[in-house]
Parts: sequence; structure tokens; C-alpha cells
Amino acid sequence: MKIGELAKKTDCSVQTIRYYEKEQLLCTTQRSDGNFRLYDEAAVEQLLFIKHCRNLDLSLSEIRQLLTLKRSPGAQCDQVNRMMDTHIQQVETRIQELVQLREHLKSLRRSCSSERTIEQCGILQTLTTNQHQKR
Amino acid sequence: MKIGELAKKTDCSVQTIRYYEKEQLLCTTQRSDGNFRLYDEAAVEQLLFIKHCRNLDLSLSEIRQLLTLKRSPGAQCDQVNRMMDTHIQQVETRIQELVQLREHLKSLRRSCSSERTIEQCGILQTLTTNQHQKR
DNA sequence: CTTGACTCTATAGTAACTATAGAGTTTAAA
DNA sequence: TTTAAACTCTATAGTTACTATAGAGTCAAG
Repeated sequence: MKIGELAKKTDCSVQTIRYYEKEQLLCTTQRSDGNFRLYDEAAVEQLLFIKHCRNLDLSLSEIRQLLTLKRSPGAQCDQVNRMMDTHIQQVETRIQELVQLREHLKSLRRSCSSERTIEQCGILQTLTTNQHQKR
Repeated sequence: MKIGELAKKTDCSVQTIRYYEKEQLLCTTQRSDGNFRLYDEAAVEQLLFIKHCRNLDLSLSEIRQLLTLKRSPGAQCDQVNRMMDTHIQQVETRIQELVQLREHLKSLRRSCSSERTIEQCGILQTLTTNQHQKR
């Protein structure tokens, strides 16, 4: 199949597929006479694998590692487990940061009301004065 | 004062200050004979304002809007309020996405254990088979 | 007068795409 | 048979908010 069909089957854009090839995540094995990329079912599966990983916010570099690991089925899988643990930890940390940020934003928002002028705006006043807060 | 001193006073890198100038967030009003940028206390305050906004994850474009608004102190401040509300909503949404992602990652992680081979790896197996989940 | 610290501009790199330009290929209809 | 639409190709630039260079000029102290 050509790249357009692969794109449709995997719900991926054509440019993204070409980008993944450039990034060594999906190699094109064959080309047609007119130099069009040709793919088989294995490519569909690999691309879906990549998409599943991206849904988990894994980076392209992490995915590249996973694809490499998949090529040695006899090896131990603790590298995969460790990658997941690290990733979970990162997501956890980010959630905590955002929760703090949200509270900060909310309290800032409470410092103002409608019907005020820019000059009286509690938000701008707080942002203008020296705050001593860490993220 | 020259750019290095401004950088130190605001805990900002010299490059970042020059970048903010290029992005129209902080204009340099004066130059020395040797073409060095010169700043006053107002610049320190403006840069600190920008930093506070960045700590709240406001984008440079949003900050640019706020700086413009600050220049008409008599105007109504509901634009500021609305910007904050939108921003809070975005953070909220992102938190919810990340919480879902975390649960997804955790359940995926539970599908594997140490002491397995790549072939048996529950994580890779799940990622390989067709999943039907939305983000 | 030279050394070192500072500053200048311009350019490229980061992540993961997205969007274009300008060209060539294939398929279907007129 | 031609021609038009739809597809594909490569290469390049844009996105965000910086960071990191290169190569040159400026300034103060010893």
C-alpha cells in the first residue's frame, strides 16, 4: 500500500509518517517504480504501536528504545519496566506542579472582580508588586 | 545599568532579555556609546512582571496583551479577568488529562513484572495489540 | 598594551510535528 | 489521447520559549 492508505488505516497524517521515517521509527523497505513508498501490514502494526506509545506521552526517543528492545525478544524486560516507572514519576510530578499552579491562579483570580479599571485590577497589582513565591 | 546587571537583578539570562526585546516584551530605550543596551529601574520592574507571568505559565503573547492593557489604566479590567479564567480552565483540563494518563500508565505497568523476557513483557504486549482507547 | 570580562549581531538547535512550494506520478474521465 | 484531479516526492520553514554557539567589538584593570 502507498503512504496515503497507511495514513488512513492508522489515522496518522502523511507528513507524520514521513517524519517518523526520518526519525528512524519506521523504515520504508520498498519503493514503487515512480519512487512512491510502499508498506505492508507489518508497517501498519508498527505505526499503531508508535501511536499507542504517543498516546502515553512517551517521547520519540523512548519509543525508539522500545522498538529496539522488541527486536531482542529473549532479553530481560526490566528496562521497559524502568522506563515506565520513570515516566509515571514524571507525570506525577507534572500533575503536582499543575495543581499548585492552579491554586495560585485561582487565588490570584479572587483578588479581582468585574467592574474594575485596569488601575484597580487586583491581578495586575499582584503581578506588578514583588512576589516571593517559588514554583 | 547594562544588560548583565539587569540579568543578575532579575535572575534572568542575558540571552532571554535580548529575546524578550526581539519579541517586543521589553524595549531598550537607550544605548551607550559602544552600542551597549542601557536599562533603568522601570526595566527591572517590567522584567519582573514578565517573570511573574511566566511563573504562571502565561504565554509571551498573553503577557504582551497584559502589558498593553497596563498602558491604559482607565480601561475596564474584564479582559484580564477573562484571560485568567481561560488560563485556569486550560490548566484544569491538562490536569485531568494527566490524571487519566497516569492511571493508564499505572495499569499498564501492573501488567508486567520483573524477571520476564521482552517476549513475555506485559507492557509491550499491550502496546502491540490493538487498543481502543481515547485520550 | 594586553588580558579578561563583558557586550554586540546573527545563526542554529531543541520536540514533534504542521504547512508550504515546486516538481513528478498515477488514475479516471472526456 | 489528452487532460485534469488526486496523489506522491523532496526540501524547507514555521511553531514555542528559550539556549548555545561563532566571530566580532568594547571597556576596565594591571
